[in-house]
Amino acid sequence: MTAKATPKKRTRNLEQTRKTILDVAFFEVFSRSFQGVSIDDIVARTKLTKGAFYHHFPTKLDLGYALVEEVITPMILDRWIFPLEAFENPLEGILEQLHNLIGKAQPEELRLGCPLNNLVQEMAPVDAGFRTRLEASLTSWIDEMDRHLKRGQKNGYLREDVNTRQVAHFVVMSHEGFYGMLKGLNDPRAFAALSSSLQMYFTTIEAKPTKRRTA
Amino acid sequence: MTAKATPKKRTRNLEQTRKTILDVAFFEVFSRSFQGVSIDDIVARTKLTKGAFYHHFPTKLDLGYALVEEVITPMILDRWIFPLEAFENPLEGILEQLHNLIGKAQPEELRLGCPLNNLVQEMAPVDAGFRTRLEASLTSWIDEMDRHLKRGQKNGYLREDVNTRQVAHFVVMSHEGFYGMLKGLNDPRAFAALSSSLQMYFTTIEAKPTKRRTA
DNA sequence: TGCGTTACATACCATTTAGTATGTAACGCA
DNA sequence: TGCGTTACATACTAAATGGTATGTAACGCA
Repeated sequence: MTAKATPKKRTRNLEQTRKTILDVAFFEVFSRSFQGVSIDDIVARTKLTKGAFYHHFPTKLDLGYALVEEVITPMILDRWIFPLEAFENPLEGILEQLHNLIGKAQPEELRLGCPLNNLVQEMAPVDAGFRTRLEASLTSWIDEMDRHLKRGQKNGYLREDVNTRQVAHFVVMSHEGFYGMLKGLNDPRAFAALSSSLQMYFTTIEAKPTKRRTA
Repeated sequence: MTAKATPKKRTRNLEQTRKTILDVAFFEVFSRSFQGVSIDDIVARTKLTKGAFYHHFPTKLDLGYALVEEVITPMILDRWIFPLEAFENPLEGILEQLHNLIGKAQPEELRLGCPLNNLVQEMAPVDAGFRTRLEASLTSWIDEMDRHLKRGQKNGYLREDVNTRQVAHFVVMSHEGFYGMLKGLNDPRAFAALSSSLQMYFTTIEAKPTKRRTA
């Protein structure tokens, strides 16, 4: 019953509230686009009010920027990059993650597309602030994948003459293309097209005919 | 000076006006998104008025539908499919069109993305009417490309065991992924990544090591 | 424990926007 | 050449939306 045991029981909590707004905003923006969701929508779902919102974010655009930097970019790296560290052969890791994050996903999850790609399509041409932040996000995704590919190249999994940055660029491009297509084309064969095609492509850049898809 | 010589000099012309609206709307929507452009914007650029607009289109959504069906889909087929008919080897034709329509294009043209892809990303999750029409557009793009691939397969340019529909799906996916990436990532190396990667991929599905990229 | 600060609540505003009601003049046909 | 039809113009509305002005009570520190 003492207050000291529950320091989180405060009725006002700056960090927590900000996080709540970002979380709700992420899902709303993810499913209904940035311009398609209103501040009123967000505050309604947070059980907060407009006053709270504008205490945390000076404008709606600033909320969008925070979404890119604090929610989406970490999520991308968390889902697509960090897991690669467990693989000796990054090409194997990429295909494995493809199956984990797309192949095994429910159609409903996929139909909303990729949070990063969605914002790129919608906001990059419209607002310079978004553009720079989205570009940074995409760049770090590609750069980090390139890092892993270079590691694989050094360890003999990729041919020496392969431009790893180009490969990383193409792989990310394929991912985004896939997610983008899913939003318009409800075709369950899409994943097979992506997966098998990327697998074929990888055979042209790997150092030797290793057997892949272990387990 | 006779009126009979110039039957187009009418001050009212149903078809012409409709075409004008569609043309202006296409460019506005292409550069500023569907939800981002208002009816007032469009009528201002057409030198027409709201009355004219609503005489032609019952709602804004109907304008969007017409854009997909009457402007964008024909444009896609015109740019990416019809030119393939001049090629014995469709794989060669696809790479050639890639160079013609992307490689030689000005960066400003590309930065706006692909009109079809833009609408897919923005409107497919939001409106069912858009969804069905955009899906039909994507499907016909893939189907038509598949048709050419099958022709190439029959003529000995693709391996017999290749799933041509899957290839078509992947190629379109790469196109859209490329256009999508361009909107967020102002990287001139993007085209090289797409072009060379697709070229590598094609070597894994072609029937025999033919020399490609003639002239 | 009182008091200044701040994390939020409430009420309101200006603008934008899709859509409508209604008017008018250009057109084609008798 | 008169007249009904229609291709468009003008003027307006209701709702949604980003943002603001201002109030209040929870918090932490003296």
